[in-house]
Amino acid sequence: MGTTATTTAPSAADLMESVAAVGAAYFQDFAAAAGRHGLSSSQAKALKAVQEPVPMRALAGRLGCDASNVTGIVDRLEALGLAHREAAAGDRRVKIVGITDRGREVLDLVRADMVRTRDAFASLAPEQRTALQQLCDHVLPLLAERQA
Amino acid sequence: MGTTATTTAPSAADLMESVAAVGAAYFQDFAAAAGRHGLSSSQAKALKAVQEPVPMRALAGRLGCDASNVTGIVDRLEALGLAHREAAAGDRRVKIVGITDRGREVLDLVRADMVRTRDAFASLAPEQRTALQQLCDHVLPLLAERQA
DNA sequence: TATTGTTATACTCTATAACTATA
DNA sequence: TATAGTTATAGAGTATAACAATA
Repeated sequence: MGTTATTTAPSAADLMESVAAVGAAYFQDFAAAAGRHGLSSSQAKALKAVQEPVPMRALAGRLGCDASNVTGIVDRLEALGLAHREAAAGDRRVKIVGITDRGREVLDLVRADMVRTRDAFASLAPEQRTALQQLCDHVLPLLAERQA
Repeated sequence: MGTTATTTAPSAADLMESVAAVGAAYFQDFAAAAGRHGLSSSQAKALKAVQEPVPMRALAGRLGCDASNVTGIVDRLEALGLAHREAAAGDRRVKIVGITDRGREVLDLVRADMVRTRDAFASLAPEQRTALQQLCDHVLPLLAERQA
C-alpha cells in the first residue's frame, strides 16, 4: 500500500464510472445550490455561460441544446432581472445575451452555497489539487471535441 | 515545468470549474450515446441504477428526484421492454424494479458508444489512471454525503 | 438562398399535493 | 397512523418544424 506499484491501474471503463459518480454528485450539489436561489440548473448553467456577452446561437452551442430552447431560458432569466438581450452592432439578426449586476450577485451566491463541493476539493493536499487540475486539463479537450 | 514545485496549486474554486467542465462533457457524451439508442439521459441513468433490483422508492433516492417521477420513467422503460416491476416478497406495498436481458444489452451498447469519453481516459498513462481513481475515491464520499 | 431568433407543438422531467393499498 | 406507489396538475427543458427578419 505504501508503494504505487502494488496497485493495478484501473481500466478506462472503471475510471468512467468513478468520474461519472463524481460528476453526478457535483451537479446534484450545483442544482441544489441553484434551487436555493430560485434557479433551475439549466438557468444557472446559462447564467454561468453569459458572464461575457454571447449571441443566442452561440449560447445554445455552449449549453449543448437546440437554439429554440434558449429563447425560453433567457426569457425567464430576463424576467428575473438576471440577464438581458441587446441587438448586435454589425448584424441586426443576432441578439447578444449579457448578465446583469444582479445576475452576477446571484451567481456568486450560488457558488458560495456549494459547500459540500468546496469542502471536498479543499480537503485535497496542494499536490493533489495540482495533479487533479492537470488531469482535467489533459482530458477536457479530448472530451469536449466538437461532436457532430 | 519539469519539477512540480514550480506550479502553484489551484484553489478549490478553480478546481470546481475544471471538474464541472469535465463532468458536463461527460454527461453530454452520455446523453448523446443514450439518445442514439432511443433513451433519454434520465432513462439511461435509471437503467444503470437498476442493474441489481431496487424498490421504486430507493430508485428515486438514487436518481435524486421525487418518487412520483420514477413511476413515469419506469413506465417508459417497461414499455420499451428494458425493465420490469415485481411485487416484493415481504411487503406488498413495495415494487422492485429490475432490468431485462434486453435492458442489459442496450446499456452495454450505450457504454460502448461513449467513444470520446473512453478515448479520453484511455489516453491516460497507467499511473495517471491510478492517481485519478484515487482522487475520485477520496472526493466522492465527501461529495455524496446524504444531503438534507 | 442562407442564417438568426422566434413560435408552435409534442414529449419528457420535475415537484407538490391528493389518493390507494398496504402496514 | 405511517409508508409505498400512483395519479393529477402545472411548470420547465427538450427537439422538430415552420416562420419572420435580415444578410
